[in-house]
Amino acid sequence: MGSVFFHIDLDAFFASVEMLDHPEYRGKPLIIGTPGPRHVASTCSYEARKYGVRSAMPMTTALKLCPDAICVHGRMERYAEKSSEVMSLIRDFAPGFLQVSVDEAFLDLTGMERIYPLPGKAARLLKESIMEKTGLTVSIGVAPSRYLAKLASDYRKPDGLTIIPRGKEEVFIDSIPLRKLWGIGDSMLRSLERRGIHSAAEIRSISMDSLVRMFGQSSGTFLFNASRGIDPGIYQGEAKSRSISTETTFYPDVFSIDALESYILEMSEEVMFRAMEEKKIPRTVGIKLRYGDFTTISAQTTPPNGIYSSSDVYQIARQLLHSKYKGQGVRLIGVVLQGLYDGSEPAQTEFFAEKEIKERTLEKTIMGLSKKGSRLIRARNLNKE
DNA sequence: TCTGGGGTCCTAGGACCC
DNA sequence: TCTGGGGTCCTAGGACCC
Repeated sequence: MGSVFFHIDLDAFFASVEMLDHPEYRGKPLIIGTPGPRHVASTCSYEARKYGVRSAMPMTTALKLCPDAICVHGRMERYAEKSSEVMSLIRDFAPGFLQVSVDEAFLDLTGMERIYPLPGKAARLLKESIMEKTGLTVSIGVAPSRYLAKLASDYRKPDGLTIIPRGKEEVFIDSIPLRKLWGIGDSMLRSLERRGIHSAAEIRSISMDSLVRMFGQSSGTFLFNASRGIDPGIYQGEAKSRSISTETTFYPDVFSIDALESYILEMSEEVMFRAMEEKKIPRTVGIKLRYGDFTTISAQTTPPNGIYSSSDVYQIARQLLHSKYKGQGVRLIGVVLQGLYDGSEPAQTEFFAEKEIKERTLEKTIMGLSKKGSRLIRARNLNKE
């Protein structure tokens, strides 16, 4: 017996939760997102999709396509709550549970023939249980690899069930457009087309050596495997936190370096607070700047003496800002913490360890108290704009 | 169409060490 | 003295995903 994987995908998740909580939205075009320039649609209901509205689409475009759409702000806490309800049902259904985002998870049913002799029947059972206990609809893909299961769950939506039997892997891959393959974005698609490659079958006709020569080691082997439905090994990671970031887009552009500094101060506190909540210490602080013409630059530094407080973060971020900023209008600014390591490890700077721990404990207390205050600072800054 | 916010991984060059 | 090779860390930018 070969392997059997499920990929479970919540349908139009944010929009579906809103419809659950607000029956008056049901059957109507609904967009999760703020109207106005420099905003995008986060999710939309299937009714809105009929008008061509899509995720990540600028709100101005979305509302041109569907002027009567209802727009609501995302309520992340509520979605997280609903997500964990669904995820715990999935986790209890079979072993090999792997959550990959707020609205997606894998199950590994390999070797479960005794309990679920027919994977399709098992998938239907899971769908029914999720609907009954949470009121939400999911689409499930069943396939011999995680990669194919993921593609299969997208094949028929909403409330879909697609099974790819062993031996039909390439038939399935060939039935969907290349752009739908996970890992192939606009850039890769153009690059393939430039070489006259328009289908997975054409990729398969090229040797591994040639693919690696054309696209490099990583992309070459990815294309070789993905075009055959072989898991290219995307979901191996145990999802440990490697970076923590925050960013914000302005409208209109901001020209004042003082204003940018006050944003960076607030953002430094926020990311460091989140790092401490996760008991992580960063090695590197970075900033991101996007100018009015959308050119984006980043800068980062890894200080030799370590980063132990939000004021450390702010000092570095501020220096990076001053070294890069040349007076252009800024559309976006962001602060990122990278190279996170476990705060309980003494790391290489044990010389400072005791002092650091005291500083961090103190800071955690202070920042816990000032979390609400921080929001007020943000509101004040917005009013200034 | 005029492009969010939060992430991960890859590449390529330079520094530095052995 | 005119010049190896491998490993690792750092920086900047880019592709991709939800």
